[in-house]
Parts: sequence; C-alpha cells; structure tokens
Amino acid sequence: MTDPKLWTSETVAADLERAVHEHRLPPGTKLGEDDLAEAYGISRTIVRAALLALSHRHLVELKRNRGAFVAQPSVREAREVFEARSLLEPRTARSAAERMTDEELDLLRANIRDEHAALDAGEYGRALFLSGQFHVEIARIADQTTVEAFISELISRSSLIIALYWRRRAALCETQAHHALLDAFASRNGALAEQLMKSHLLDLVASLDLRNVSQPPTSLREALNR
Amino acid sequence: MTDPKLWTSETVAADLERAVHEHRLPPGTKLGEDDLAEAYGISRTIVRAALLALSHRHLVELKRNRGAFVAQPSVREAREVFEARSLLEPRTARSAAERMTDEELDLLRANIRDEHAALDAGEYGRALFLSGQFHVEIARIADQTTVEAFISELISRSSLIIALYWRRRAALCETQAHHALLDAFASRNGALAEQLMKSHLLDLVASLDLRNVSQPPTSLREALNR
DNA sequence: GTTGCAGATATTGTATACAATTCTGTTCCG
DNA sequence: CGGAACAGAATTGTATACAATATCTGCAAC
Repeated sequence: MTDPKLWTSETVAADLERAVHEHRLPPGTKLGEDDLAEAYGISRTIVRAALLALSHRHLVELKRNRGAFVAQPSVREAREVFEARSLLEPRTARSAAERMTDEELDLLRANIRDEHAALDAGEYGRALFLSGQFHVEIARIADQTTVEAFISELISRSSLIIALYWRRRAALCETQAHHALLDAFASRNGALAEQLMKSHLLDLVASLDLRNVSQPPTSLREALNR
Repeated sequence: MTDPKLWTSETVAADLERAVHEHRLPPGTKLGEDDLAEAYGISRTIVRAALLALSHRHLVELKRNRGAFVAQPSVREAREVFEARSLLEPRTARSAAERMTDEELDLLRANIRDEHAALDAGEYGRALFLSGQFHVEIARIADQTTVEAFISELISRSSLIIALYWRRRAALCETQAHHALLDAFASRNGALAEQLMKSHLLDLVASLDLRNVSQPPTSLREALNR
C-alpha cells in the first residue's frame, strides 16, 4: 500500500473499494483518517475526499464526529440492492448480447479463466472481485455508461452483502452461471441472456441468509441508534 | 441564500441541487469556491465537500485546476439517462401502485396541485422541480430506498437535459401524464401504472431535440479535451 | 464491585495558509 | 495590426493548525 506512486482521492478511493470488494476490509472496519493518511503517505484532506466518495457509493458509513466505517448493509438494504440489480442487469445483458463483438467475448472468457485461476490459488477475494467485474463488463459492453455506473456500485455493495449474509454452500455455482451466460453471448441470443441473468440474480439472493433474525448490530450501541 | 442558518456540506449540496433543478443555475455555470463560500458564509472546505457530492451525482463537472461547473450532459448521456429511467421507473410505478395508501395518494394529488399553482404563477422552475418530485415520490412510495436514490439522481440530471435539449411545444403535456398516472394509482392498477410510466418516459424523450448536430462544446477548448 | 465524575487523550470538523496552476491583460516585436 | 511572451492576478490543490466532540483512564464514593 505504501507505493512511491502519486495518490489522488480517486485512486485512494478505488484502492479502498477494491480492498472492500475483495473482503480484505470486512464490514464494520474502522477507517481512521490518520491511519489511512499515514498508510498512503498523504494528508487527511485527500483521505477525507476519498472517504466521502465511498460514502456516496454506500460502501462506507460516515458517523458524525466518530469516523468512517466499512458499511454494514441491513437485510432490508440487501434485498433492495438485489431488487435494483434485477431491474437493471437482465435488460442490460440482453443489450450486451446484441452488440457483442468477438473481442469483447474474449474479454469475458479471460475474466472467467482468471476467476478459475484465482479460485485454484485460494485467492477467494480476488475471485469474488473478478466475479463482480464480469457483471460490470457486461454493462460496459452494452455501451450504457450511466447504467454501468449504477451496476458497478450495486456490485460493490453486493460484495458487502455477501460478506455479511453468505451461507456456505456449493462454491462454484457462480462460475457455472457465468459460463451459461457466456454461451448465450456467444450465440448473440439476447432473450436467453436476459433470462439467464434474471435466474442468476435470483440464485444469488437465494444463496443468502436474509432472515430478519440476528441483525448485524455488532455492538449494543449499534442496536440503539448510537 | 445568506440565511443565518447553519450550513453543512449536505444542506449546501441540496440547496445547489435544487437551484440546478429549478434552472436558476443553467448548465455550464461556473461555481467558484470563493464565491460560494462567501454566499453561504462558510469556508471553502464545506463548499468543496458539497461540490464533490454534486459531482458524484453528475450534476457538477469538476475540471482539474479549473473549477466546478454545472454539468452539460451530452446527447449521448441524455439518451442514457432516459434509458436508465425506462429500466427503473415503470416497474417502480407498478410496485408503488400496489402498495399505495390513501395518504400517499393525497400527497401525489397535492404535488400535482402545487405544480399547477406554480405554473399559473409563472414559476416555471418550481413547476419543473415539483414535476420531478412526483417521480421521486413514486419511488419512495414503492418503498425502495436504493432505487429511489438512483431515480432521484436521474431526475435531477433530466432537468439539466431539459434545460439543454427541450424543444418548445405544448407545455402541459407533463401534468396530463401525471394525472393519468394518478388515476392508475387511485385504482391500484399496477400494470396500467407501469404502462403509463413507460409511455410517459417515451413522450419525454420525444419532446427533446437529441439530434447529434451542434453539440454543446461552448468553447473550442471543450472540443479538444482541454 | 459497580457507578459517577473529571481530566487526559485521541479523533474528527472546520478554517486557513501556502503551493501549484490557470487566466488575463499588457508589452514588445515582427 | 497581429501575435508571442511575460508578469501579475485570480483560482484551485494540498497540507496543516486549531477547535469541537467523543472516547478513555483513573480515582473516589456508594
């Protein structure tokens, strides 16, 4: 993290977002301004701008006079995030399938290959990140920058949701669904891609434990609105 | 603007967003940090945080070392915004119709009434703002906070798009569509509400002039990537 | 042993100082 | 008269100082 590189608020935010996405920074982690400033070798000014950006993406929660924490999405929020994804992603997958070039198809293939490699190497965080990038890449291929930005945010938030609510099951169901999507893309079958994405998202929520019991409030304080 | 009130970055951002939404701050307007700091009676620190927030909502464009400007969405971006809205809003209108209480119905009626009053008083900016709030309110009633946040951003961006690309026509087509939606809500007809919202959005884009000619690059500089 | 308070410590919130960059207007030369 | 070049002004970028607030520690009282 202490690269000789020149950090800006954008690069710091991206670096932190990736760390969150890869579960190196679990939900609830305190992100102290001084700590980060020292870690990156910059002043608190830049750190604050980065944290502000992440809070706007709902990846970080800012508590007045108490600091920044990696967000802990509620069960409610978890449902909403996947509800939003189900509105955006299936149609976007259809558009992508209809515009897909061979080069873009190769990019998606490479993504799945890298994810496999990461899994084999035991790098689960990296595999999770790549799995998310697959979805973002689809939005990019659909050539819808605006929708892509929304999906990108939702994907990152989904990573937090998975960290909190994932229940152990088969680990490879993910790549299976992505393989099926890839086939639909390869045959430029938009309707199929839309349907597969819809099912994929339903499978994802089904793999979560979103019962209302045992809400995350790690501390009693959280349970009582500070 | 020079209230004795206590301004925070959030309230300043909200105040600016409303000004943009009501077309009091047209696209391209320079938002100088010192000017704003003086206008609100605060330091540049707060102003910068507010501008950063607005830039994340794509309402303000930050140009390095040159300052903040009210965004000027391109034709491309305009299309994308309405594409995104068409993915989110019709389904959300359906959900809203199915959950609508009588009190919420009254809120929507009041909104339309206020919009009419604003139009009669010649307060076009306020009417435009209320017209947008109608859409946001629907998302709120659908009880989907996450989708609501996206729609809220898209509505504000739509206001910029209208400022740039609106072609004069019948002025009241807006309230007509909202009236029709209200009837669908009153009869809790989700399918109809979804269909009406879809048509409403199509009418909106149709009322814009999105031909690719004469793109906004006010200055030559803009045309050449700075 | 727990509770309550007080001072000390640490962390965030805001303002401001200074550096870096851009803009502007004038001068000088062709 | 037109344009390059420069100096000064204005504006933004970053760091830091200080204020406000929250947290922690220790001691005393019950």
